[in-house]
Amino acid sequence: MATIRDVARAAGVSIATVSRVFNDHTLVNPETASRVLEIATKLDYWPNGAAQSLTTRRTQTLGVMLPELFGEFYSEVIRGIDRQSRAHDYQILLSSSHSNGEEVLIAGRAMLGRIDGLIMMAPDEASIETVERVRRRVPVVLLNPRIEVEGCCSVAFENFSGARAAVAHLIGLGHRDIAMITGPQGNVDAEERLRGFRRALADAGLDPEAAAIIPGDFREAAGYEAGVTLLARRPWPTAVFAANDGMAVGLLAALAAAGKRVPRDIAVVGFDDIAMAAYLNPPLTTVSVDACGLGQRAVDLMMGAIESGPTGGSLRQQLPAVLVVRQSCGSDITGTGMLEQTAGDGGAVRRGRK
Amino acid sequence: MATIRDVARAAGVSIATVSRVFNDHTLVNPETASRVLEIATKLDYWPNGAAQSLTTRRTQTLGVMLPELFGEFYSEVIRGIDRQSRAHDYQILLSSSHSNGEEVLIAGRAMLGRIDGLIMMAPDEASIETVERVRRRVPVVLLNPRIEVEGCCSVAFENFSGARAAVAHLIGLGHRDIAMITGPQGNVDAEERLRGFRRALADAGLDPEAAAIIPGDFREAAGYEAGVTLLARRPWPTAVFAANDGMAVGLLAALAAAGKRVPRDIAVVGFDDIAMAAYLNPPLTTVSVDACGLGQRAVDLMMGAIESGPTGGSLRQQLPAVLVVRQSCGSDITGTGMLEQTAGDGGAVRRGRK
DNA sequence: TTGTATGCGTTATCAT
DNA sequence: ATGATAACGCATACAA
Repeated sequence: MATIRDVARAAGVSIATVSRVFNDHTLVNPETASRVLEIATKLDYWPNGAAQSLTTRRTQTLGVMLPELFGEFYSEVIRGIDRQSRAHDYQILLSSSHSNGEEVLIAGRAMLGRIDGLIMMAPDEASIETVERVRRRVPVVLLNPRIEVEGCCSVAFENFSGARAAVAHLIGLGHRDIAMITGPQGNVDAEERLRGFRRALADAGLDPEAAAIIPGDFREAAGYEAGVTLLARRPWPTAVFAANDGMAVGLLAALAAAGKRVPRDIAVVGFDDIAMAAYLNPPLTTVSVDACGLGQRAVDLMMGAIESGPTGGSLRQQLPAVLVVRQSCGSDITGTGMLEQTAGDGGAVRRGRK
Repeated sequence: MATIRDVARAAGVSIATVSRVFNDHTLVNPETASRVLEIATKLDYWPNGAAQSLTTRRTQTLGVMLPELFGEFYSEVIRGIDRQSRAHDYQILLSSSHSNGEEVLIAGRAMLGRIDGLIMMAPDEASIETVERVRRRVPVVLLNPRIEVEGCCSVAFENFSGARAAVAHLIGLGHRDIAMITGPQGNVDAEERLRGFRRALADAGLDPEAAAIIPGDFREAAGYEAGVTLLARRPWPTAVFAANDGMAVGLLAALAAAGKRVPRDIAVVGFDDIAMAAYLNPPLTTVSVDACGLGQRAVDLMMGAIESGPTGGSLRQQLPAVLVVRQSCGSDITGTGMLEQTAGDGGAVRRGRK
């Protein structure tokens, strides 16, 4: 491949001039510049990225580490990062699906010297060491971190309050026996949503410990299975809060398969508000978070951190999680007979109205 | 940051020895090695990636260029690439959402010198120039290419036959008036699926030109709108083939909103078989493609190409697209009265059985 | 406006 | 087994 030297020789100039042409640094004689450009095109020359970053100590690349990469949520986060990165002339080095701290460490090391910053999603305890290590060299922005890291910016969704609002909505509708399908063990978002669920119950004077908690993993199948499990119980809950939309879809399927109608027989709320949520049958009431926006915001914070150097502060941003009411929860069930109906159906004790 | 020189000095050895320790090249004296490693750890040293790739001419990185990045399909492709890349100790440099050839060119240039190979999805005419340019330096693997490029491996889904099978299924069920919602203009997959649709019609002696073709863009909203459009016509079709599952979901929603039952009133088929397809209401009959597998296969081809150098041949692989029959198409409508029912409902001329 | 020379951090060749 | 040193391809301070 042609190097800067080849171009310089062919154009009869020094490599410094060629370099200047490609970085339009100092004013180069227009004639010289056009001749160099012409030769460069003919030789199919373009500056070698690795060499550039070695001298400039800039890679124009952002590292991105994700815990997982399935479903629309993560995909949207990447989309946001990708879009905003390009806007700032940065590329992204992606690495995902790390099951443990060891893998994260390896991935982090491989990125050293190749990135100007690292955007890391939902780091767990095992990843903190890697974060600290990387942080000594380049800025790190955390996405939905379990624990904040000194000197790192972070941006997170209001998982807790979003979940709380969703469940409060259910309670406001008259529901008292509400179950939840949780996300994967160890996932911060999942835990925060569970916490919001419990808080909403407690807020209403209900016993969080008495509520049915079905473990899930954010995938459709888990929601389906949870539905089957829930339906096997007596009495079954009048409403279910799924920790994400994917599981809500699975749950909806299980309910439909069992002949249950939503929201008439059982109300369902999800979380994430994926593109399909509004088009489900019934349209899913869920908590909307702007995954794409999260990625964009992370890049913005990163740009700031890169600009300000290692002295940059550590901003903590919170992105809203707002309840979007559609049709999967129906309206006030008090007095509609749903409570009795369900209880009677399950052969259990009739529950009170209030 | 500590460099190889710092470690060498602190350990009282030459930089060559430190390098050997980190590349366990030649046998280094165990004692020396452990001392070097100890010092390196203390100094938090790790080889600089940019410098490494400058000397070795290897970046251990694969470039990935995608036309879009929304929905589960692209996300799954990336997942497959990511997973398989890691298995081969490669990282991925991602770039997506290129609206035109100019952007592709810029993205391609930015990758020069930073990648050992490029995996490019669905390149259009405007991208071919970039492909050719990149190809002179590193191997290129094309995903679902519109036109094959000399010297490039490629792997594609059998879009055409998959679509053909889906529509043939509908025809086998007795449907004669089948509409299609297409993908975005210029998208190869979309065009191939449309071609398969038409072929299936022709195969059955039906007139492809007479079928309703509603333009779409792969997003849910387009499917919904298409549904509204279709329902406004008289007579409306007895079946609809959506070019992807996302639009099928939108269509299903429009149908439900209009009080139409699927498959009783109208049959629906999708394409992609996303994770949610089986959990929709009704479970969606669709054409299954292994997006994740596509990514993995691409990486495998890439590894082969990198091994064999520029002399490597250009393998062309086809991945199956198989029809998965679920419940959105129902069973044979001949004799069930659906044909007459529909025609009568629309106030149109009664169509014949055959 | 242009050229010379140095260094970026590493691997690899050739000695020792 | 280890060391000295030359690339790798480029940007840039300094000189002209």
